[in-house]
Amino acid sequence: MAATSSELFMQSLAEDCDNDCLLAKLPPSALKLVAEFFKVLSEASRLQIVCALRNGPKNVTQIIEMTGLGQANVSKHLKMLAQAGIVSRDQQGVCVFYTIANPFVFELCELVCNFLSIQIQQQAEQIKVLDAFRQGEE
Amino acid sequence: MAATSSELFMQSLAEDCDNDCLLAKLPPSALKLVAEFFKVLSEASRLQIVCALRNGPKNVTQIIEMTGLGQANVSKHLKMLAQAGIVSRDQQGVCVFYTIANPFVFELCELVCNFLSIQIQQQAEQIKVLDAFRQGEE
DNA sequence: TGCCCATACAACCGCATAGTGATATTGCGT
DNA sequence: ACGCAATATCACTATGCGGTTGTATGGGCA
Repeated sequence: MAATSSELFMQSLAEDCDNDCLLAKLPPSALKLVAEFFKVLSEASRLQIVCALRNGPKNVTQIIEMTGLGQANVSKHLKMLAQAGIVSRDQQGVCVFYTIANPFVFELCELVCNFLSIQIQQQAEQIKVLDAFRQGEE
Repeated sequence: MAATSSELFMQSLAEDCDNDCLLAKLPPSALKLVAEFFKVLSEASRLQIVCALRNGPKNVTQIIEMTGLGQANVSKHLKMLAQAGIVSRDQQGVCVFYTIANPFVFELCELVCNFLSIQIQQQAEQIKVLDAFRQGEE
């Protein structure tokens, strides 16, 4: 088994961020690692899969059905998610079950969702103000 | 000013996620929006820029110096960050200052950093066990 | 007004990767 | 042992996007 690039990044992170990486001062080589992690979550298909696993483990076939994605595609995405440590693999006979390895992923998504929700509200208000302005014009 | 794709996504999110999107049940069309947001943070260069803004507003020239990135490149990244609502633009004469619009970005990064740090520790332990096993072999 | 500096934008190249179809692998039942 | 079903992998295409170079825009200053 070859060392994944992710593993190499791990090492580089460990070097200049000795055991206490709270991003207090961002260690430069850690950025690549953090970016790589975000990249895994930056695809709607993969979020769909994460979503599908929200209510417990599912095997690949189930995930395919739930998401409507192609089989090869799902397989690749699951590999990425597993490598990132977001899901864990559990082979049971001919079926392979995947599980959310750490619910903190949902924390992340929730934070983002809250942020976006606030943005939408602000934008809606701005549109209101703009419309009012336009009506005053005519 | 044309409506950005981000703005369109906002609307679609607002539709099926009425004002209370805590990701309790993930609304399908919101996934695209969330993914798009993560994508903005999924590039080391952009994280570098976010980093550079950690200690207060900076103008573009300063950011270029701090990050060592090309001017056009920084400009593009700043545009993306601004569109995502991560930074805000403030033109002062000939200079344009950018600021972190919401410190929650750092919360996000910190969560990820903690997660990765735990992963590294676990991996280090596994490597130890593996080495011990190898020595026992020879 | 005309120049200079800071910033944004357009055009381009190269690479990474999402999606797909075909094929390989592997475990189970007969 | 054979065949089938589940999953992984490979080869390929197309799209997206990061980086760079060159150019445009626009504010300040002489």
